[in-house]
Amino acid sequence: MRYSEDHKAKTHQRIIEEAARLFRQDGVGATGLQPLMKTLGLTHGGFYAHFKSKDELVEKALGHAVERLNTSLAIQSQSLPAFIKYYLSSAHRADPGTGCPLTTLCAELGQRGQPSEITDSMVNNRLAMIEAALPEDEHADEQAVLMFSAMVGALLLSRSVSDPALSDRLLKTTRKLLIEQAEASVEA
Amino acid sequence: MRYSEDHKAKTHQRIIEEAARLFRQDGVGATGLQPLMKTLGLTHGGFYAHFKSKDELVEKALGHAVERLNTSLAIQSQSLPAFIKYYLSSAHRADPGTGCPLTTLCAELGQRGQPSEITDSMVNNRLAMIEAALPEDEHADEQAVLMFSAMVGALLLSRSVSDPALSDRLLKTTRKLLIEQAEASVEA
DNA sequence: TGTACATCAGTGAACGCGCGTTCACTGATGTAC
DNA sequence: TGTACATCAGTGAACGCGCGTTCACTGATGTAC
Repeated sequence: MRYSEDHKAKTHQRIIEEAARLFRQDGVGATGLQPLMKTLGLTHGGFYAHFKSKDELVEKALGHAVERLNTSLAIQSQSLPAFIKYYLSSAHRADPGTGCPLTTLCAELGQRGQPSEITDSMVNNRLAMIEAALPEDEHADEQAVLMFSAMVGALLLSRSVSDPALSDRLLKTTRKLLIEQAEASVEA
Repeated sequence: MRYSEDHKAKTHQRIIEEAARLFRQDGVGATGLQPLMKTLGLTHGGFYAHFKSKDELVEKALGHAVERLNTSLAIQSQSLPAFIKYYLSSAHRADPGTGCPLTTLCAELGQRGQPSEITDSMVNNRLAMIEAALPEDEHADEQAVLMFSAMVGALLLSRSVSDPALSDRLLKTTRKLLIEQAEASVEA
């Protein structure tokens, strides 16, 4: 069968997007290439016409997730409170597959010995973004670290806990306190 | 070979302890039972004389880790600043195998569909511990959530990042700000 | 004291399975003549 | 217009491997007589 000119590129992209979702949702180790290709209506053999290895796909999928997140965050989070609200929303908690890869993949990538500079750049990006949204202050950079750490920790814990009340408490309390801090900083 | 009376119980305990270390260090999925038994000088076949399944070991190992941590934290962390100092120390960062299981296993256990009430009780324990150390205040419970979230997030990120300077920045800044907060609360 | 047997923690081969990866192949289409 | 060939995204069987799990067995010791 002959395909349209950009057919292969489209398939390539579809693989990356589905992988970015499944890796975040189920973990890298628990996502098999065979099931992944099957959900796209393809057979697993074709995978290696697109990528050298699973590790290459991990890198590409992570990069894609970060890129997508950067643009969508830039659009929807002009203000720091808006970013906090989004990051610590129940929607974000409910949908790891399209959310922040740090909460879902950090630990596993470290354990896999696949640390990837993407993690670093993502952390640096978020910190810079938060710091820029805070009023100029000699401690804005420190404040940003604390805020982002709290966001990552609260989201991770709220996803891992089995009691919904505890999960809500973690998410909502952190959100409330961080938004208060963000607004207080602006006023000051 | 005949063994001493408590020999089997000792072996049982050795398996749990080694598992608790490896699960936290490498992840549950990446820790095979065969290699695990081999490090103890045993063969893998004997495993099922001790545990019904790998899942049972996961549960037991997690329970053991929590218990050990509870007692050691109770001893060494009479004060909140001491707890923060320990949790966000470079020693804790460098040794996931004996540290807090939340940062290493949370995400994976959730993805495995093995949420385990141990996670809940551990989170509740830490929150209660921090809250108790804060001065009585109508917002102490909220403050505890924010503090613990920040600790978990900062430790996770500092372990996952590849740039040592960034890792230090995450760890030390969070530590510094949280200790300041803890001390400010006491003074107030 | 010496022999036969019971105990049971641990052994190691074997099971089916899904993994990542390889590779000879297919077959619909475009191009050449 | 009709035939032969080239292209190449995707196919699917096969590979070796390590996984969790099962099970008939071992062999050193304690007990019974």
